[in-house]
Amino acid sequence: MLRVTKLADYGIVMMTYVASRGGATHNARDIASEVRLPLPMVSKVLKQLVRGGLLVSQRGTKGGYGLARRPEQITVAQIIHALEGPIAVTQCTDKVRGDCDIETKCPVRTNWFMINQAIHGALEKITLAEMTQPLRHQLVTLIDPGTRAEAGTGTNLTAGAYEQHG
Amino acid sequence: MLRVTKLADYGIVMMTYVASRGGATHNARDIASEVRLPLPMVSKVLKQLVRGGLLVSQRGTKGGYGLARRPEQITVAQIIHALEGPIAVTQCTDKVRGDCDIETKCPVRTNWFMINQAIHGALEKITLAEMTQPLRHQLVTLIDPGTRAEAGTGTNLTAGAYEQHG
DNA sequence: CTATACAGTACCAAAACGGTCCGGAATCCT
DNA sequence: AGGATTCCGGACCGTTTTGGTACTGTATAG
Ligand code: FES
Ligand code: FES
Repeated sequence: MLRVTKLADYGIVMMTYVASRGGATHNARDIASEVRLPLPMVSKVLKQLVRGGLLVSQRGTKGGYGLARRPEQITVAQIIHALEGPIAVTQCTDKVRGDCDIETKCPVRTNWFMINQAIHGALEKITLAEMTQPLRHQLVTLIDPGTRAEAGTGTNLTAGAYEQHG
Repeated sequence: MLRVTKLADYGIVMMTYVASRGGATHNARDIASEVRLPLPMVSKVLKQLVRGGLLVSQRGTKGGYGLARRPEQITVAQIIHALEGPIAVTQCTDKVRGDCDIETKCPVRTNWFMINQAIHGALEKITLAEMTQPLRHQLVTLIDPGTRAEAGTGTNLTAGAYEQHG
C-alpha cells in the first residue's frame, strides 16, 4: 500500500483549489462545497494546515483562508508533513536510538534511511504551482543505476529525459 | 507518515537475512531467533512471502525457506507488494473508476498517479542484493528539473509575508 | 509411525483512521 | 454595544486496520 492518509489527500486537493484561485481568501464553507467534501472535515483539515504554516486565516464575517506564501514555495512534502507528521517510511528511519528492538542486528536500517530521504526529497520538489496543472515534466528514476545488475524487470516509467551521470 | 507496515518491514529484514546467507534453506525458528522476532510473526510473514512467489518452501523434517530466485532479481517493491498489496499512495491512484467521490472534480488525480509511479519505480530498482550491503550508489532526484518554474534554489521557508489579504 | 516443519485460517486486542460535534474567540456590520 | 459570521481548539466515537497469537491440517525425513 504505502498509503498516505485521506487527510493528506484532502489537504492536497484543497490546497490545490485555493492555489488555483489566485491568492484570494476562501471560507471553509465555499471550499467544502467546491471540493465536494463535508464541511466539518474540510474545516479540520484547514485548521491543521494553518497550524502547519501553509495557510493563513482571517476570522470574522469576511474571514477565510489564504495561502501563506507563493504556490511555488509550497511543496507536497510540506502538506503531508503538516497533516500527518514527518515523513518516515519505517518507524526506525526517523528515530535516532532505542526505538527499535532489533536495531543493532538490523542490516537494512541505513538503506531504509536513504530510501526515505529519496522519497522525501522527491515530494519536496513538487510544488503547489505544479499541482495546479497536470505534471508535464518527466518523472525520472530515483536511483543512480551505477549498480544496476540485471534487474531489468519492466514496468519502468518511460524515462525519456534520464540523465546518466557517473 | 507515509508508512510501510511493520509486516513489510519485517519481511525486508528477513529476506535480507536469508539473502545474506547464500541460497541455503533456513527454517522459521532459526530466522526468528536470528532477527529477534517472535516465531509466530516470522512464520506468518514467511508464508506470505511464499505466496508472493519470493521464497520457496520445503516441508518436513529438513524443511525450510529459501530464495525463489537470485537476490538481484528480488526487489523491495516486490516484497512490499507481497505483504501489503499493490503500492498506491492514495486510494484514487490505483482504481480506474468510480471509487472516489470527487473524482471528476479532482485536479490532482493525474499528479498523484505519476508520483505513485515514480515511487514504485524507485522501489522496483532496489534489489535484495543491494540491501545486503549499505547502499553505495547515489540516490538521485526524482523529478526532471526541466520545468522548474521559479522555485529557484529556495527551500526558504521563512519567506515571510506573501501578503494576499485585503 | 513419528517427529519435524510448513500451510491455512481464524481469532483477538490495541491503535489508527475517518468523521462529527460543541463551546469559545476574533472580526465585521449595524 | 450587540448580534452575525467565521475560525479555533478540543473532545468524542464508530469502524477499519494493524500487530500478534493460536490451532488444526499436511507433507516429508528417517
Ligand atoms: S527494523 Fe528497526 S532498525 Fe531495522
Ligand atoms: S481525490 Fe479521488 S480522484 Fe482525486
